[in-house]
Amino acid sequence: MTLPPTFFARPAAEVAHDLIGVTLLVEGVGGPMVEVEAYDTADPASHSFNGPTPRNAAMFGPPGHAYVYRIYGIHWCLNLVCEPGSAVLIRALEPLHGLPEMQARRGGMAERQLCSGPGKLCQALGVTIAHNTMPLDAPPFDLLPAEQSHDVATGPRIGITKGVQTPWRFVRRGSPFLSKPMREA
DNA sequence: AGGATGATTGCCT
DNA sequence: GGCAATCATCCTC
Repeated sequence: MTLPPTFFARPAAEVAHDLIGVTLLVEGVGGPMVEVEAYDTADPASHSFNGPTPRNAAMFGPPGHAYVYRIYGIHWCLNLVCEPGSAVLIRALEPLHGLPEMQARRGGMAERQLCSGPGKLCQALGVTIAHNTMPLDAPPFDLLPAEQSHDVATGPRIGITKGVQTPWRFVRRGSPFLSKPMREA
């Protein structure tokens, strides 16, 4: 049981909201997502804003595939591609499956800090550029629908300098596994 | 509790 | 040549 490509063939902000609580697994390692952000072509903060390049080509490929890029020369970031030119950045999840493996990859870091950030999450799940453009409905990926509905809070995205006003950060309200607490109005 | 800093790759001006 | 959807560490209050 895994989410079909049709789930992703929608605007990124819509998909992002619905991804909270969905379990993301890579080789069986991962857990329910608690923090994501949406990006699209009309958004100056998005890699796709200036059209396709070799790096962001996956964002213009079919929905339901992975877009992985290197950030600050060091970390990997994992996105799930939605409508052409749009994607959802996975920023944090609750580490539930394959805990020992995640801790080994993260240097024995405490549980709350295993996947509380896009770079940390990729390290814990073993995601690299090798996963770029791979389909999400086939191994090593697996996406399991949320079992309950969750209380979703929205707010401004993190780490960007343009498009700051667009409130496209979605989090599970009150989760202790976020990269940063949500600033509620 | 909060601010500064280095690591280091790919893309754009 | 400069900056970016970051993180861990090392400061100073």
